[in-house]
Amino acid sequence: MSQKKKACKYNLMVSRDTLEVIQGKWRLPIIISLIHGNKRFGEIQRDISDISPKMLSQELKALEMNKIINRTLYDSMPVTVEYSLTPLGLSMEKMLDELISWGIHFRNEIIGK
Amino acid sequence: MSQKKKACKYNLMVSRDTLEVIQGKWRLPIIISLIHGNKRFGEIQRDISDISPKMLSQELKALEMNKIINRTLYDSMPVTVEYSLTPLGLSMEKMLDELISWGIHFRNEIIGK
DNA sequence: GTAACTACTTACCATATGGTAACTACTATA
DNA sequence: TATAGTAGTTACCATATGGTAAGTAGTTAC
Repeated sequence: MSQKKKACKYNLMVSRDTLEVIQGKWRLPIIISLIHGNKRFGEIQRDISDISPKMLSQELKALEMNKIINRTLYDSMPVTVEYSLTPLGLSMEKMLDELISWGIHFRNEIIGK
Repeated sequence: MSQKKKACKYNLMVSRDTLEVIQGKWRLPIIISLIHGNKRFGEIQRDISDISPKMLSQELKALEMNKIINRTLYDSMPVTVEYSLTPLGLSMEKMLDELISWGIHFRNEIIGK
């Protein structure tokens, strides 16, 4: 295989990695919610008004496994859990900004016309 | 709702729009294949070796509907069809570069460790 | 002791996504 | 007339994704 084709396959692989991290109905809402500050389980649930506890729990676990967010348990009464973005999670901002920028462009080109 | 919350909801909406365009198993491979030049149906199928004609046809239609690609019919014998990126499709490059960059970073942080 | 607040978990169901294999339709060439 | 090269389509199936409703578990306040 040529160098060009190898580079192309690599680009495809890593961009698919990125999509796997952010795809699904609730990943972006959760990440964006946490950009605006650390939050507890119930706070995220109230922030994203239509997510069920099952989905929130499931998606938080997935994001934690990918080291996008941290889960911190506080021994307060009652017990509270705080979720926050890791450095890796924070490093998504530029990429997310590009998703937003292109999304605006797309909306102007398609949905507007 | 506060201005901040409104902006946040808008960012979420447009970034989800972007994801809807590029998500799925075959969208990125097709787009990346066409970045390297216009191609016929059979050429794309050979380029992405494991895609079935059904999936290729289905995803090309979806990309065409979103004005990411053009479909041009040539009255040659036998009939050939050429697919190419539209200006809107070409405008994805910067965003795709960010997906790639973050994917490389992610791979170094997670899969490497 | 009962209700309320925290953060989930479990069972079950419906729809979306993607895969396989075979078939269609048109034309040219042997 | 049969085969091959275009570009798809169709029927059927399996898995993935997400939703609903109810239940769990620990602690505190009434």
